[in-house]
Amino acid sequence: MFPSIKEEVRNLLEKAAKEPVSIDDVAGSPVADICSPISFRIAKKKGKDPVLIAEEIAKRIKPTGIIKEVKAEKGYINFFLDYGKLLTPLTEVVSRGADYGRLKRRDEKIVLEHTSINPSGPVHIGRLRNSLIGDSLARILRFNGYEVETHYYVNDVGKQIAIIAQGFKEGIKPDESVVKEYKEYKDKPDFQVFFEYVASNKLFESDPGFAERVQKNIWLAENGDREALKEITDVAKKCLKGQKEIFDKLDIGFDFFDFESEYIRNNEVKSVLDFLKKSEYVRKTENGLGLDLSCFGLERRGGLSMLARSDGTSVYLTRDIAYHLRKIELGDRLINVLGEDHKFEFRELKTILAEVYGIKKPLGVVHYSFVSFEGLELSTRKGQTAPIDKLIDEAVEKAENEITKRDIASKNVAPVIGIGAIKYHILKTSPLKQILFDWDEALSFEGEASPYVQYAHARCCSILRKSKTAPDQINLSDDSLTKDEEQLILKIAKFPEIVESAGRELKPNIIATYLFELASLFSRFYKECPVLSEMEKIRDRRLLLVDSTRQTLKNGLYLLGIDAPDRM
RNA sequence: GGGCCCGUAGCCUAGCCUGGAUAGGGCACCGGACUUCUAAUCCCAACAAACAAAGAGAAGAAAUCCGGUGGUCGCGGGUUCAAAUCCCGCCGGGUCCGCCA
Repeated sequence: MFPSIKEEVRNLLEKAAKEPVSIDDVAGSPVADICSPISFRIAKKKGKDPVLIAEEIAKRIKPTGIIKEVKAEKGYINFFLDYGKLLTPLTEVVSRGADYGRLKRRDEKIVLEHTSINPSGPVHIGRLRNSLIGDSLARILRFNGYEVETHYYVNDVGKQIAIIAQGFKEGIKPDESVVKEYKEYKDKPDFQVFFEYVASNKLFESDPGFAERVQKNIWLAENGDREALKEITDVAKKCLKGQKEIFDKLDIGFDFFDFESEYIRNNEVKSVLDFLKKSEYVRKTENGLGLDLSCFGLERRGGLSMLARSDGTSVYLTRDIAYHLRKIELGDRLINVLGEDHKFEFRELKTILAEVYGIKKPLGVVHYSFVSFEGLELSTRKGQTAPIDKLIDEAVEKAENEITKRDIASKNVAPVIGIGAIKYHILKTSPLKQILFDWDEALSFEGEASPYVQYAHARCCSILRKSKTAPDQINLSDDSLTKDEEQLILKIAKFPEIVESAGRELKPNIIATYLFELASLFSRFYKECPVLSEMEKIRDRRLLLVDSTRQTLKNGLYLLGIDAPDRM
């Protein structure tokens, strides 16, 4: 295992400075391998010159182990590494294989909810960001040693679904123009539900009689009419079936699908209402029942966070409380992936659970900003959507074209490349940043994109394929290590730290950025450092470097949910 | 109107939580890199042929590499030895403040 370079430096510093030094006082540097600005802080405390303090500290540190040299420069303490000592740990990158970068098991179980798309139509590109972040986080957190369980909440009793169910029941014809626009997907169940939704919703808005029948059905469903409930939830199940096809294609899996209707069937929604009715925050108005959370800084326009309509049927928030009470029993920590439009509701939910229920378990959230489209206003209700189905089809087709043009890879890697490009494009941006979705950019295979990273991996594989040396006969030598080799070694050694910080900050883009940098360093190495034509000692060392790069790239891509083909 | 998020070259983005050396990448643009092939031109030569060199085009190595151009870190103030980073005020974009989910 690689020694934690930062930790080693921290120890040396602490001993020499006779002051507590945190791991964050150790950083990268433009002029050295590692540096620390710790002398500035000490200088301030003691009223001395930082330059002198740095020199004093540097003088007191005797380089040992992986540290080759320590120098004070302009008040910084600079460390230089003995890269030869980092070669042996590289063999463990290869021997740990798919586990390189995986951290020690922690005794904590995380219940991660993500995606949870309304079952009223196909998955559109905006929502894709939720699934990709969620799936990647599940992988990253598992790699961080947590036990992770992923949950998909299916909102199968909402008003939207009730509208669609009523539409099907009354035989409302789907909207012709919408069907025509998405005709290549007309046999997918999620699209069929979507077509029906557009038509029924029109009716819902224009025909009060229809709207009344919908609301009556919701009431019946919620008050024990199993048949009415089934009619509604069946529509949701149908839609979910189509959505699942897409998640299979994307290799995004869920441990559990939780149906909102369950909480009505088993009366948990009722118990939530009964419990909250007794709380000191409850208020009743002519509109229904709600909580007054203004003392927590949460005030809606009407003043209350509504729990039930005037006819007694529950609203989303109430069912969400029931759902979260259940999830809290399943793990030690909850994390939800939610769009930034849900920030307010999430705060309400969190406040109610913490303040009214007195729940202590951490309830975390990852918010992400919207993906918008130039000149395109999306509205499922009006029949305008940007289904991922289309995006995937186009990406795969583009990958096929590139393959044909270059004639160097087999066509069956096209889905891996096309889907990888989409995933990487969305994951490389930090979650809170808005994305203006640009079709060309998303499908770009050059520069900071997954095909570049995948290609570096394929190049590693290609060199290893041509090599005849068995990995266990490797002869290591640190003779004439080049700068390119050194940088590559250092980057590979940092992978576990990267995994840790991506897990701590819940940011997959940290992995994405790292992978591009690693691939970029490898590409330079590939150009500058011939491997197979070298003398035995250097060749073996470089083979090891290639093999550990390959493994690190593969593991990193895995954390983003992207496959690494051996050839392309 | 109030809350939260975002603002970094023409475009996209990392860094911000935890202040530290010259703000790190990508796209686009300009230039450079090895090999092979192609045909016309210029120079040298009395002429011809051969060879060499320079330039042009195409293909491959190469889904590559190197260099360059491009920055008021939205604006203004403050804190600090030091601010993209922290604090305050403004501007622009997003989002929320529904008996919708």
